[in-house]
Amino acid sequence: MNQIPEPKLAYDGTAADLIQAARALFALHGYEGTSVRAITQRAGTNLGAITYHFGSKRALYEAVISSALEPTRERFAAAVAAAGDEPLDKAEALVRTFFDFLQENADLPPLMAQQLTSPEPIPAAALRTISGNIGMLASLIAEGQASGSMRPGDSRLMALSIAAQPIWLTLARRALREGVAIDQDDPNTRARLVQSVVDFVRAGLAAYPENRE
Amino acid sequence: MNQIPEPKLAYDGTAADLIQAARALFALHGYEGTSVRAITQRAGTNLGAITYHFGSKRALYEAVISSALEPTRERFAAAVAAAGDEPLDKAEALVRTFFDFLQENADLPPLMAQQLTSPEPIPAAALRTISGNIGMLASLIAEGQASGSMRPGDSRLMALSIAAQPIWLTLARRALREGVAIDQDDPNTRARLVQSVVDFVRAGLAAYPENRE
DNA sequence: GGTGATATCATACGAACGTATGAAGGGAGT
DNA sequence: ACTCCCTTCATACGTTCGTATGATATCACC
Repeated sequence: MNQIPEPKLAYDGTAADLIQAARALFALHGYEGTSVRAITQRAGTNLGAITYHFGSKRALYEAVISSALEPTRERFAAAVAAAGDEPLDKAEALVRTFFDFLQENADLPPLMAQQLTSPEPIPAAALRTISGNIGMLASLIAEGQASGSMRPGDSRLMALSIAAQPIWLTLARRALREGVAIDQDDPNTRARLVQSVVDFVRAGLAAYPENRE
Repeated sequence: MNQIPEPKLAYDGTAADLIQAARALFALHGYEGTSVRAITQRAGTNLGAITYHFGSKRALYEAVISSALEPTRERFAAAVAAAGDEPLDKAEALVRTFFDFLQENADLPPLMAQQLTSPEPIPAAALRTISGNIGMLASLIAEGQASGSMRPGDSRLMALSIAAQPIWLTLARRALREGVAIDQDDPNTRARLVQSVVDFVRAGLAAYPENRE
């Protein structure tokens, strides 16, 4: 019998060029602020290409959002697997990996923020990815609580406290540089910021203080 | 001698109506997604009103951003003053007040996120407000470190870890409801979320574990 | 009561928008 | 060689955009 067709998340040729160009422009100028003319021009193709390959500008947008979020899944899973057995170490690995991923995909925080901001429905594929990631972090915390290394509390809510930090601090990058003189473009500063978040998260999760006197 | 004129942050009459209408619409649909026709119609005035009172749509936007952020200053200061002497309690008061303020001004996180997302310069008045608030939280942490109740670490970076949580969790409100089934519109759920962040922040700051066994 | 400043109004203008349409390319299979 | 089918292209259409313009309204003040 027929399956409801999943929207594809991998593209090639002109469609991939469109996704890439659109992703950069949407992140910079938002959905309404980006014209199909700007996208097709940046993708080096014709004005009609979006209509042909995706049907409409909005369908292209949804493909951008879903495909941008999707790679986080395996990236996070790999990070957790590579870390040791101690849940606190896994959490730290997750935080560092999240920071790294957002560094490599600097357009992701703007895209997410815009999507969260707009009244348009969140694409189902994106919702599934978010939910999966939060769930992974939450079950990792539950594991730590079971083993006694993490303090009690609602593991899902604790996961949100953690996830908020890399996203928001990356999103606010420019404001932090201009307003608080914290420049994440400087690798040294950035390393200190990431370390500070890691320390905060470990302290926020741990059942007993680590390395404190 | 002449001062460089500060842009005014309080408005009345038609100008105030325009600010209010624009703020709601910008938060919902973004800058580009909001037309001057929609704003003037919602404000119950004429198409030409924005040009007359602010000169341009963008000037109105900057007035919206600056005036929306400004009230946080005294609100936070009052919250800290009302809390006890213990810095950890002041930090908790700040977190709760931030959540409350964002609840009352639900359009603020979208506005901030859109501004951070866009390549347009951040209005100087907004930058000053942000910087002042982070500075207040940071010096509160430094105070706690000096008195021994908070763990060591860069107080400014720790302040950012804290500030990120209310903002992002409020911004992601819809995604949390649809994707993780955490509905902040339910007062009970919301209280548990706020309490969880408070616990996380206290644990993240404290030099010694509080109420843990 | 007329005069000038301030504010509001209806309307016009050119530019940019998303999408539709149909013609032109370009290989694979016969 | 010819026919499909997929893709790319140039162009046109109707709409909406931000701003400019000039007329009208309101009201304090001499």
